[in-house]
Amino acid sequence: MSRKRFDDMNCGVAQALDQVGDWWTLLIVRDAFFGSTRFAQFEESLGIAKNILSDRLRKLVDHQVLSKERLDEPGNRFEYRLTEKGRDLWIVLTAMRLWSDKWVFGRDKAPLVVAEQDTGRALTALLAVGEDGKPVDPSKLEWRAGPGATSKS
Amino acid sequence: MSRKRFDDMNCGVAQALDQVGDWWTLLIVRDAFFGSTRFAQFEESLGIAKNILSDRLRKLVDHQVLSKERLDEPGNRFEYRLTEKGRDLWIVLTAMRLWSDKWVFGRDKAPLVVAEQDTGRALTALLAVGEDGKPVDPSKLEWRAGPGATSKS
DNA sequence: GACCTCAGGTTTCGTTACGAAACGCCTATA
DNA sequence: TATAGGCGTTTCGTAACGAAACCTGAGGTC
Repeated sequence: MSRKRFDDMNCGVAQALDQVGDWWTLLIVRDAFFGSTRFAQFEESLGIAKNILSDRLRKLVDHQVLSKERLDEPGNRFEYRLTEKGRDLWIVLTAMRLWSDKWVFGRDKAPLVVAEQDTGRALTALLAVGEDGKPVDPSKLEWRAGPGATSKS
Repeated sequence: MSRKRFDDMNCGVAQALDQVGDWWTLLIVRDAFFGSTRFAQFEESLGIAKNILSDRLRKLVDHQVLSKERLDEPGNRFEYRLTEKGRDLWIVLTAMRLWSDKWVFGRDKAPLVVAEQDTGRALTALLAVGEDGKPVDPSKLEWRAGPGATSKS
């Protein structure tokens, strides 16, 4: 009767959820993007219980989304940093943020704006593109079996 | 001691997780994209317990991600369909799928490919663009308070 | 009317996960 | 030796999950 895991589903969505879909996990990753590196920082910023934070950090390190390094500081100190795999999650976070800006807050009440440093241009959308870098039409997409397809999508 | 909800966090990621971050919820949405509309279809395709499916469908309807309509069929039959808000989640699902293709399966072992119907061009990436439709540089982004900002990001 | 079927749930109950607080461990400084 | 800070682990009560049994309302059959 253990909680079902999704890692046996041959589907990218299920795999992503299996690695970062746990309650709290994506918020920890978001906090890492905001600059948190220490246990106490995550704890304070999120208001998460220590045991749960400990568990989630361990799983994130196991999945190589975060790295854990001992610091050259007095005491038993560590820092957690996003790996390249972890940094690649910014698109997932951005997609969620844009969706909420549109459907939960309303676009003119967004609590957070992401903009290019030098030009100040705000990031307002994600565009689906093909290998050639040109946009594909989202309304005309179809799902096909890929090279690693078995049964379930 | 109730499970913490994120709906009071003034952050788009937290809001999205509050509405669709529950265990199973995004997989139900994914199945809806694949064409499931009936209770039994979701149940069979996902292998989810009836009570949990029932709970998740109700929440998705509450949040207007799915609509529930009675069918003109004999018996007590309903269908669940994605609303516009729900269909807008395809970017989140796509971001997760691309992330897994890269980091879990490996790009050449992706179980699923999404391509444009007429041209056959595969969707291979999401591109961040500004209001002018031109790409922004992801490595030079900064987070700013938006119009609805309060304290927490 | 009495009975049956089927989709779509709800109830029940045992197991697992979560949350809060207390406690332990390691390192360093006084 | 004592104390303190950072980083967890342990403990324990509550909530969520999973499986199976049960219920409900609409229709069809006799």
